Amino acid sequence: MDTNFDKKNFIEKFKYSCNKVQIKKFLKGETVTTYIEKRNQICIVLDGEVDLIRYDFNGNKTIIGHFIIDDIFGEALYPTNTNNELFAVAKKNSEILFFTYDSLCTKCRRNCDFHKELTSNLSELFLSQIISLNLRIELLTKRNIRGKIQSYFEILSKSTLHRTFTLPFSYTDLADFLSVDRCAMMREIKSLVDDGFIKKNGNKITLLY
Amino acid sequence: MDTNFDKKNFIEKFKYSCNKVQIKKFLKGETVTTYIEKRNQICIVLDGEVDLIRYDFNGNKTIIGHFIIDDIFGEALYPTNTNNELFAVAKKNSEILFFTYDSLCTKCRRNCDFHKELTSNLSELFLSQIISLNLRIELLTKRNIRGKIQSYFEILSKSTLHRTFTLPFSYTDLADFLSVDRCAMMREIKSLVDDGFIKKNGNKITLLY
DNA sequence: AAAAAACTGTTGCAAAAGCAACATAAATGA
DNA sequence: TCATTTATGTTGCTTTTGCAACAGTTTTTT
Repeated sequence: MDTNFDKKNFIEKFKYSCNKVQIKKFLKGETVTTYIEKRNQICIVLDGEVDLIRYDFNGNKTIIGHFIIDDIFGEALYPTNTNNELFAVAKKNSEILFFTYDSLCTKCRRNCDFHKELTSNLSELFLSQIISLNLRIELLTKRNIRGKIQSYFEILSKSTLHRTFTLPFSYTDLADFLSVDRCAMMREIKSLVDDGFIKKNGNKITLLY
Repeated sequence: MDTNFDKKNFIEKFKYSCNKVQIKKFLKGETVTTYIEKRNQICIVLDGEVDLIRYDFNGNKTIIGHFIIDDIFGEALYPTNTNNELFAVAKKNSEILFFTYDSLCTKCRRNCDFHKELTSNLSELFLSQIISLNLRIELLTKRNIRGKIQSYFEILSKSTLHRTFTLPFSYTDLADFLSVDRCAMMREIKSLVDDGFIKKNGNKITLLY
């Protein structure tokens, strides 16, 4: 995170102080929520991992979002004019906090102190979500697979401060994240190795340039 | 916008009440700001249009963001670990409001009323930015050009409530927005016309299904 | 009003990417 | 522990895409 806001601490406080908030647990594979009703729902991952999955009219499945602890997602953050069916599915056993944006705003206008703090902290959560969305767009706008992979690896290298790092995704999930065919991606990674740009050992990558 | 927050009104108020804020005018083609220093800057478009342009190490230019009136952009919203040079360039004569996220937060803790309101409204601005970023990701994650175009046209149709609509972009800019080669996109649009999916008249499109 | 710049439309060709179909390895769970 | 599922790695083939190179329009600028 760029800011020095204590997200964890805020969520802890939020979790126990607010009656507009629900916390539920989900087993791996269970559907956390769908984006088809219009409930203005916002969700925060307290524990576990959640994938946001799109099924288009052909039945093709794409993972369009992947959320880990402290990430924020939900219908309220999503455009309403798309006609896909979106499902948020627990990728691991997870604990999710739910509230609605509406309830948040009405409360605030009644001058409740806690909600004032919440709103201001919410903007921090939103900001960190914007940054991660911009990161993804940065990668998705690269015109070829090699560009996407290289940019992603460079970002990992910069953020870990090492030329060698472990991928936080499986290769299957990475392909989804970059929105490319997994086989084509593997082929391209192999060619990066062959061309001497990187070294690969399982899910450990070393940049050689 | 999904929420009923009056963005325009808020920005008007903000613009004249706050000494931490700067407003500058730019002529078409001028550089509004760069994303290379780390100033935690946030910008709001009061008037005009701004493109966010990436020059990668090969000198290739990509428009990775396009901002119109009331849109919010700036370094503070962008990941720090990428190593591109980003330039925000006025696409038309523009009026831009600048402030830093830091100044905003410190002010708030000093209990300035205006800044309290600002912070809470800022989350609305952030939210609407998240929604538009998610929209773009929705399009970028489609695996081929046809899918991107069709989804985009469907969204336009839904949001205008008409089967016929005028593109808000030039075709050149649309190709940039979808991050595909312009010629390949034109070819694909032509094939959508030939296959009877759409009708095209200049920058007016009609969905036929 | 003429010149320059930007946008549209088109095509052939080469390169890249997706798809299908595997074999193998690793992880999960009954 | 054994079976089942999930992930990795690979390859041939086909389709899609990007690139280059145009000509013709429209818009902007001088």
